[in-house]
Amino acid sequence: MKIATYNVNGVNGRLPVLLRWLNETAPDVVCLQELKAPQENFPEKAINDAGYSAIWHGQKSWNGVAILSRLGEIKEVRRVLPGDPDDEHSRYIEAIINGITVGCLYLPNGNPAPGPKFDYKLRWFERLTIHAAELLASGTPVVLTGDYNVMPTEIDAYKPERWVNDALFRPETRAAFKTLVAQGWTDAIRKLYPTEIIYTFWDYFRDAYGRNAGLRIDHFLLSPGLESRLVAAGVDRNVRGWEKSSDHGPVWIQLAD
DNA sequence: ATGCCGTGGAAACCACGA
Repeated sequence: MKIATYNVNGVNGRLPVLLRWLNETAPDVVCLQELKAPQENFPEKAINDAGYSAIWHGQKSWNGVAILSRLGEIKEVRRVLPGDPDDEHSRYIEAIINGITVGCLYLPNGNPAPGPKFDYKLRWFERLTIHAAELLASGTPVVLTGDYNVMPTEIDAYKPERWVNDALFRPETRAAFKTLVAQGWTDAIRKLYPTEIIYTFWDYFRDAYGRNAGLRIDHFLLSPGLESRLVAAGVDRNVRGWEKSSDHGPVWIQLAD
């Protein structure tokens, strides 16, 4: 079972790239972030025609998350991260597919930091950590994936010294990620590639992709029951070089059946 | 070492992203 995550930065503007990538790499399950489309403007037909069913939680202009599957039924569990009824951002959706709980998340950017946006990021992180603990306690296999907007360690940024005061790399942010993982989650990329330079995002400016000036901010966290089933993982970094690409590349894992 | 580019939506600029 191949599961992928892809921050598309606009699902309609990105549709040709998304469809080409689906066709070429054929993931079984796909988590999308930054749809940047209201609920009624999701390109459901094009995605169905590509062989995928979909659930999504849209929002006008910003955010928005979706889960795609070509394995049949997507049993939606929730489309809101618990813990704050006043949070109106579409940043989380969760479903059960083939017995695996898939949480698709778009963690807030948090810049500028410090400030209210950074506070919101840390609060969102706390809510995610509480919910993640409940998922672990349930004992079911869980994949928590998406754009975490965190470089977990120094090797996850091309020039970490430039990011120390940024919301994606500040000590509070890295500590929050560390606390989450310490519950018992496995960072899939780092389990298979503990020390390699692997990026999932390249800025649009200054030929960042051409210079490989990237960041690793899109992650897969696996519950203990799934860790032993992890057989492969990677980044489809070539997609970042396509015309009209997102600034993120797709990331994927392969789980043994 | 700075949204320099890109997207969406509204209004011919602005908010937002990382």
